[in-house]
Amino acid sequence: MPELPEVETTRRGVRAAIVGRAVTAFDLREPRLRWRVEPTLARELVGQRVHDVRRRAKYLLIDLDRGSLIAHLGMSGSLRVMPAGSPRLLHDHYDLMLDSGQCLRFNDPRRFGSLLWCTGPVEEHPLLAALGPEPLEDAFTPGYLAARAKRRKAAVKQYLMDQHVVVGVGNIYASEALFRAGVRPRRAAGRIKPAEWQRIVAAVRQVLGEAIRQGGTTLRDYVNADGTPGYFRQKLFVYERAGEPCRRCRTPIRHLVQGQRSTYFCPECQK
DNA sequence: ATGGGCACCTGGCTGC
DNA sequence: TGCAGCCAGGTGCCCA
Repeated sequence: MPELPEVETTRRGVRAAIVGRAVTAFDLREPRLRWRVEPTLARELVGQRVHDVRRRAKYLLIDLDRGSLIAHLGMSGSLRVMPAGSPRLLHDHYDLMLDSGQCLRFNDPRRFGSLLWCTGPVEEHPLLAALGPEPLEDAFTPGYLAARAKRRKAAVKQYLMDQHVVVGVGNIYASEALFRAGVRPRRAAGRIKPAEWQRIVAAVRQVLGEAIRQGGTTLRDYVNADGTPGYFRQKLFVYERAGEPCRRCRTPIRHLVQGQRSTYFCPECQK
């Protein structure tokens, strides 16, 4: 999916167009997302006003009068703002119609995305309650990561991708952050040194921050709220660059598989 | 608790 | 040209 920078870019892109607007209709063309979306949701949403659009981890939270929509983009999803009635394309699964004449439209070829309706405190929703800290906030520190990693044998790359440890880091940015930190992805999390945790925290913050500034990374499906792709792909050091020369030392980038996900690293720059 | 593997889906590319 | 096989920004769930 869309990792944190893509979700954050989407949040910023949709916010101004939907906050303060009232929902006039909810058109559900395909309820079979990650979890089935009940068609009766339309009746609930119509008439409610949008108060805010927030992000927690890779979830977008759309706060309405009587609850929040929890939207996830899965691997291939995107949310765009466009005039209501724009021609529908394949895999356009729902439209949230607004009193401005615009709509929020969700497209997701693989249907791993989700849309949930939550009344009550959204932070306490079962999907959100146990998530780790936000990587761009103060609770994400080298000390925290080190303490939680004690005796953990999991590879540091998989540890960083564990949303209960820290949120928002997915397959692309895990490889990229470890490259920038100079740490090999297969090292056991429990054996990473304090100085390395320092570099990892700095690298995660830096790579996510830069990616947000570039509007995220588009590999295949992802587009921003206005339909444009993200430009961070050009800044990737290792991801999908197996066999190509390291941009720092010219050593060929290596590929391996961890937990059925591709990992990329430079054997010279990362120890 | 922690770790590994599978499942959910479609589409694009590769190689025979 | 056709088709099988493999791969893809995620993550919940079941099992050891």
